[in-house]
Amino acid sequence: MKNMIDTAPETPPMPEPLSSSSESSRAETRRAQILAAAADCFRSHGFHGASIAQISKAAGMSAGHIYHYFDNKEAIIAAIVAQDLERFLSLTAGFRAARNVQEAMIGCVASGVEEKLDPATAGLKLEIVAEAARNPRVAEIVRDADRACRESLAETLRAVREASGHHDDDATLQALTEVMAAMFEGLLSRSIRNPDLDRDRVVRVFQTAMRDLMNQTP
Amino acid sequence: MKNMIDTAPETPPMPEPLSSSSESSRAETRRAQILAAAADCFRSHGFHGASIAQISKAAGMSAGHIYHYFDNKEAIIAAIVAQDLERFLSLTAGFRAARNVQEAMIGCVASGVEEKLDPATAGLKLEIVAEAARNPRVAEIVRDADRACRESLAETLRAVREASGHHDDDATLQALTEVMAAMFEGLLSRSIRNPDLDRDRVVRVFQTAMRDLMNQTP
DNA sequence: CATTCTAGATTGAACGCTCATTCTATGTTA
DNA sequence: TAACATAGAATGAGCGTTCAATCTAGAATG
Repeated sequence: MKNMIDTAPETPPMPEPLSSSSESSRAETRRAQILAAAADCFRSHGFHGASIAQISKAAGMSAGHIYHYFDNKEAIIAAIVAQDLERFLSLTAGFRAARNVQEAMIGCVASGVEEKLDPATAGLKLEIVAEAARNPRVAEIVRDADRACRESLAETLRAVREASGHHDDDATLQALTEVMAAMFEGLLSRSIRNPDLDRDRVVRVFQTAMRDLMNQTP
Repeated sequence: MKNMIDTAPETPPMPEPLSSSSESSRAETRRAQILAAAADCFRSHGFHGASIAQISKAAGMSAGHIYHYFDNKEAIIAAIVAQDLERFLSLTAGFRAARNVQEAMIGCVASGVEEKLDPATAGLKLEIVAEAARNPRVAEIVRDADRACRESLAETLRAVREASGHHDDDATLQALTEVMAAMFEGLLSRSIRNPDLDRDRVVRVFQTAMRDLMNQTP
């Protein structure tokens, strides 16, 4: 098929941080360059639509050189997914460590909603979950990370619920977790389907809904 | 270079009913075959991962013959998206016509949740929105249909809200609509990330959350 | 200090394959 | 016969991947 979607030019090679790498080795830097470039290409062309040639150009190196750092294209996908979900993991872990848990969560709704509604973020995350829907290896990575996130979030919710006198069993807590996750993940889709939505009002409705959700009596 | 401005309307040139064919014409049947086969292939391999050869094999015809019914691969994508979202449109329209609106909606939560959690459905719908995130033509179709759905759902919600004494402005109603949409669309992602979730409990939490959402005071 | 040595970094061409799409030729039907 | 349905080979581009050849820079050796 012809290239019908006129995309922004791939970012030119940026050969900045080669010398003076006292910290990370050159290999790590290169690897990170590839991952960043690949994330960009996957975002704008999809996993299968992005070619190694595109990625290598965006990363400022030859196509063949990519294979010094990754076994194949799928390994790049897996690394991006792992990286992305690790970030999410540490985020939720920090959440759980907050003192005033419920209000800390409510306070984070605004930034959380904004993040999910960012079209660039949304595009990549949707791409990842769409790939997980059909690629078993990606699915495994995604599910492992999601399990850890859910466990952390469920424990956080238990603290919130017990502070207001509710003592739930695990299954109920997990269902609460699922619905809360669905609400936020749904925003990824909303940002694509309706890019003009009123973010501030959505945040307010979201905050009320979150409060209701955490205080609902089963 | 890439002067593919080709904004051809996606509707086929409406092939005239060939003389006495009271049934659906052979062309329409063939077209439907292609669409069904393509939906299957897209679901399992993604838009870019599915080849015309695969699709034609699944549809029981030669690869070249596909091009008698569709200009190119992207036109197939667009037709599937249009078909899929038209179905959703008529569904919400029926919703709005219900008599006892709020309880009708709550009653439909169970089947709605089940539908979104079906992995095959979820895979295709995620594929569609992921493609919309990067393909402007698909995005336009998706957004047009979504707008109509939102308007219908917002009016339905207005009826619910006014029945319980709330008189909201359009912006508030639209925010409610957005959050409700996000909740359901988020299930698509959840069904991939956690295929083992407890559907029954999720339905119950969902129903309570929906009720709270519709009764929340801004 | 100058030199060889060496191992990793890097390239770019080449390979075999599959892709979307086109074209031509042959049924099929009315 | 005229018009459409269909197949299947042909085309040229682009794909992921491999690989032999070069470059580079520091360590080892003299």
